[in-house]
Amino acid sequence: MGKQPLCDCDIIHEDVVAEVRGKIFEKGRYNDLASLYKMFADSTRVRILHALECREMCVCDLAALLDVTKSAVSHQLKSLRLSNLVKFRREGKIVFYSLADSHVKDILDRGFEHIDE
Amino acid sequence: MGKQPLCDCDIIHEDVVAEVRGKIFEKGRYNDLASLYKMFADSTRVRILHALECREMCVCDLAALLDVTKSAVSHQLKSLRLSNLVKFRREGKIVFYSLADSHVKDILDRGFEHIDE
DNA sequence: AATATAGTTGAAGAATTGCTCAACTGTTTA
DNA sequence: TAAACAGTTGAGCAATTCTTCAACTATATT
Repeated sequence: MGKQPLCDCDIIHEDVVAEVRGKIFEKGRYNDLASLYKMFADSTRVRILHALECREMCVCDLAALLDVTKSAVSHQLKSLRLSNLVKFRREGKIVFYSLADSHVKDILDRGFEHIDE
Repeated sequence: MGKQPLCDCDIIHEDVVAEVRGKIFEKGRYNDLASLYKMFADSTRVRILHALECREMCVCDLAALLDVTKSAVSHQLKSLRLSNLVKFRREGKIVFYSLADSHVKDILDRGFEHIDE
């Protein structure tokens, strides 16, 4: 049994498909892109990111500011950390989080621009 | 029974929280932002969007190009349509989809920029 | 009118995700 | 060294989401 047919329909415009196929990237790149945007696809996470745009903050302050439990904030911060969107530094018992780089702000700004039309 | 306490911990830096509270937006705005990014948070959808960046395409061609069923593509296109990220025109039996505006390309570009570091 | 094709739709199931809870670690302070 | 507090973690649950399947609509062709 060889490769399955590409889809459940005929290609209507072979030339179009061929042209675009030459311009798109490999699948893995889109997975990476989607993974990045997943981080911005939750309102708690974008609220955290936008708050950190103002200044670095600790977990407790973020929790109080956003009216979310410490645990929920910490879980989300872990995701953001694993995606390299935030960084942190410890000072005694307190862990301060901040944005990892300026791309985060750029991405948020583009989004706000779009929803404001 | 009045309002519940804001979170399960004390505010450590009241001044910080007060300062940032004055700068962040209302919750609904972050919901809108997250909803927008949800559209970019799936690899099939970003592949569709990136393909449409090249040129308008019909459902069958998209399905063939991306190796996904027509149905799956159509479902995703519906989401993208409802989010005003794509528009379409019918020509006989065929429905051609294209990007709704240039914001979509801008947002995708920022994303690629970031994952390419 | 009958058939074929492009596309849409809703239900169903699997997978993912976000929060809560309770237990835990690590650091500071009494 | 014991208590207090900031933060982390994993399990469990509810909610959401993505794909498949089958039935459907709409347009064109014969």
